[in-house]
Amino acid sequence: MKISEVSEQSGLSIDTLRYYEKIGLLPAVNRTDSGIRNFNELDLRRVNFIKCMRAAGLPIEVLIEYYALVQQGDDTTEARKAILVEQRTQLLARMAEMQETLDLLNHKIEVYENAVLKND
Amino acid sequence: MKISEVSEQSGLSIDTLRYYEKIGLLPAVNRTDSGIRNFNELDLRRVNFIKCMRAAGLPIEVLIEYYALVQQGDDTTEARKAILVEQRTQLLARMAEMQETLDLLNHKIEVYENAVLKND
DNA sequence: CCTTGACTTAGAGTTAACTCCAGGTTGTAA
DNA sequence: TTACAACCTGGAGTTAACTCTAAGTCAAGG
Repeated sequence: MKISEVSEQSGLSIDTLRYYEKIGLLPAVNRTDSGIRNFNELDLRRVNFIKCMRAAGLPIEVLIEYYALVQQGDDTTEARKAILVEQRTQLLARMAEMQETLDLLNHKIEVYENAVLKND
Repeated sequence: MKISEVSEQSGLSIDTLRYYEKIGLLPAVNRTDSGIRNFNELDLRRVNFIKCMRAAGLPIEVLIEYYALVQQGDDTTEARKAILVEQRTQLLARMAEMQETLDLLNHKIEVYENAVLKND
């Protein structure tokens, strides 16, 4: 699978995919004889997982750390799980903050709808 | 109210408060004769509103635009409301993405808990 | 008065995460 | 076989949002 296809499928730009490989977030992707990237099924799944995590605000650094442990294999499962649990905690905190903002926004909009308030 | 107190109360750094004033997100705050900032109740409310919006990811640029309309006063209410509605839409979209990520994270963690999977 | 800590400014530096560029190679359709 | 689009690399540039620095002024306690 060519990089353009992966880009289209994942919604990440081609530059971003190359960037992710360069910094080690993606493993060195297989190449054709002439040096063109050839993503496999596993690469694709990883790209999509990363896409999802990044969309929720998980830092690249954390994902690199996570995949370093995956790479290491032999019983890093506890450490990996710890990372995921920690990130879930932070994600929940962000979601709670956003819910508060949403409530406030809803309230403000309602006020505008009722045209009660002119300035604020 | 001194900048240090506003900082403490709001959780924004002193530098950030000065930065917000510099770029026009906060209006020119009143000063003592010797030039020291003296935040009033309205400033404080605005700081807290901004803090809340920023925490949910609303761009500074949008908030500046919003307050420019507030400043303008005379029937910019429709435009203001439109901004808030648009930002609410985007916020809901982000929250939905985060919910997806949360689900995936929960699933992964569960897998680790059941120690079914060793690598992924 | 003197020190010390909080305040001021303009402007430079930082960080994360891309995004773009120049200059070169490859694959494919006419 | 010649265009021409898509690929490649290393490295520079961009963006948002701070964060820090230097050099100076101000306020309050001893």
